[in-house]
Amino acid sequence: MRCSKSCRLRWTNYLRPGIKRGNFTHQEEKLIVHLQALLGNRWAAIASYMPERTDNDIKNYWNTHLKRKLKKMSAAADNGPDAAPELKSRAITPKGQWERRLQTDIHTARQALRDALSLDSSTPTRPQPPALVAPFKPTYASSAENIARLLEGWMRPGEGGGKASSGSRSSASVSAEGASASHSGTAPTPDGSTVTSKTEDGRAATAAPALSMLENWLFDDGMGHGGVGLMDVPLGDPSQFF
DNA sequence: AACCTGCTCAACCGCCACAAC
DNA sequence: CGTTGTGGCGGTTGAGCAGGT
Repeated sequence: MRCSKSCRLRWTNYLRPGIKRGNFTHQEEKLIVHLQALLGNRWAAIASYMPERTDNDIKNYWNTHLKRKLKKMSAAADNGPDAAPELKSRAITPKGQWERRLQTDIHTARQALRDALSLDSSTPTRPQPPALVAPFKPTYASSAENIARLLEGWMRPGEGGGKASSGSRSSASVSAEGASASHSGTAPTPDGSTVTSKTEDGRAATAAPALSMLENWLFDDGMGHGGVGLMDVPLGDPSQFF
């Protein structure tokens, strides 16, 4: 009564030895949020950084817990009595706007990463008009490696750290959606320094740091493992990755 | 005890890419 | 080069459960 597909699913998501089920740690939560921001809903790619977790598990956890948690946090940021001025300003903004802003922040982070990864390319560096730039499609191997570097020090020892998912086609490309959109890469850092990155016309763009509740949540003890946190890496300076 | 509601998570579905023919 | 089979993925569903009324 079972097809091969169904059996495979059962094996990979349930029977396979070495998988951990339930009880996501705070650390794992944050890693998922980070990776989701970087990779989008590419659960298989995200799961490749968490060998003990299945993509289905991570997807479920995102859909049932984290989505709601982030939503709650955004609501708290809107209404919190002792919210920071930045948050207070958000409180008077319609929720939809805040969500759009969050999306913009995520897009910005992705763009910065994309910029960083693009240095992998051996293609000529001659600048091209944005409209003529081919969609960015790095191989997963290269992107996984680079993302693993971003995650160095963030993950606990022994948690993998760049296990490339071999032969995973869907994982093979970090999405280039929105790659042609106008973009300026800025990202806040935990220490409050301003991150600068290039806009599409090559000019440097800067932005004052503004930590949201969500960002604070991501930054707090997640970086407390003595290593360099993901967000400690100035995304706007991709040259240091390589 | 019966009913309702919300949550969790394994399983299903449709789509896509690739290999074999 | 087109067709078919298969594997892998992300999105979605629904059965089962717990807690509340």
